[in-house]
Amino acid sequence: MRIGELAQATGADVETIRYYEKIGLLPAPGRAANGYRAYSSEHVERLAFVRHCRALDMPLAQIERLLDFVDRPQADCGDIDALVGEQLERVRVRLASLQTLERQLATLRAMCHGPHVAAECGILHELVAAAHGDSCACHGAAAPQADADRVATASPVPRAR
Amino acid sequence: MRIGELAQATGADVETIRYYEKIGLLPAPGRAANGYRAYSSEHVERLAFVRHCRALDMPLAQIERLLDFVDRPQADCGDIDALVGEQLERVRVRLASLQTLERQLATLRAMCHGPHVAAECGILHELVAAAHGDSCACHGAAAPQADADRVATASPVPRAR
DNA sequence: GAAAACCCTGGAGCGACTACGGAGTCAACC
DNA sequence: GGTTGACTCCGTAGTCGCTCCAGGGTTTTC
Repeated sequence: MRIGELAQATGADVETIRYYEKIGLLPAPGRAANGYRAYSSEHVERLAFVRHCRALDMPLAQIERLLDFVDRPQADCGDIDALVGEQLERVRVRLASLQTLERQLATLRAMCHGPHVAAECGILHELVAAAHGDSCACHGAAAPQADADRVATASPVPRAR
Repeated sequence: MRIGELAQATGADVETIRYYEKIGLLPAPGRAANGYRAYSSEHVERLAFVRHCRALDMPLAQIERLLDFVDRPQADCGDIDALVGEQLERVRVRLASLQTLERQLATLRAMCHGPHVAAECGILHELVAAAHGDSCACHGAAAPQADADRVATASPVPRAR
């Protein structure tokens, strides 16, 4: 099985497969006489596992840890539960901040009515007002303590090193 | 005003400010005799504007376009509305996929009960089942057409070039 | 006068790819 | 036999938005 076929079988990109190999997430396959990579069904399984976990938005480092459990079935499973729990927690935190964000943007968007010049645009006024330190409708009205649960992933205000 | 003061005034990191200058998002300030950057209140405003937009999770490229409007107040404002609309759309798409994800992870997590060996772990079984192409409880039960609205940002299955 | 805190530059690193250049390989068609 | 096109190889660089570092100079504080 060549790399293109593996890609088709798993839905992964050819370049992604080579990348996974490079970082050690997938074992290096054998090679055909012409130097092409030759994959077996085990590779299909392993890659499918990785892609499924990625579809659950797990970082590669976490997937690597899960693969360890697949390889050592007699290990204690406590960590698996914790791993998924961590991932769930991350998703929930991100979810909450995105919900806040959505309200803020919706509020902002409602401030522009019909065609006019930038100087009279409610959105722009709002954004500039924030720059002046005035309380802004988008962060103020929609999310009273927006500063408390600031956008996590974008982490625009990482505060303290 | 030195860079540290600007950082404190806006909540941005010193390194982030230098980075913004490097990529041209902030104009290069004047310099004191000792070579230190010297900022004015205009810089504070502009940076505060940028940080506020970043708190709304806008990409820097979009913020740059918004800054253009701030600089040319007589331009037509239609694009501002569109810009914020785009951003809102992105957030909503991401929100939907995260909600799906949360259900999937919660389902997955519910499959591990108490301490046992990895070989008997429901979570691991589920994940491996997916690798075998079997319909999985996490993607199957929680999100009937999980394949249709696959995780957007992680974009694990970019399909077709 | 010494230590701490600040500032400078340039460059590397993060995660998870994605894209590119330049080359070799292979099957099909004319 | 020549040519096209699809596939593969490798290594490197670019993406985004920072973040961190080394190795130096400057200012402030004790």
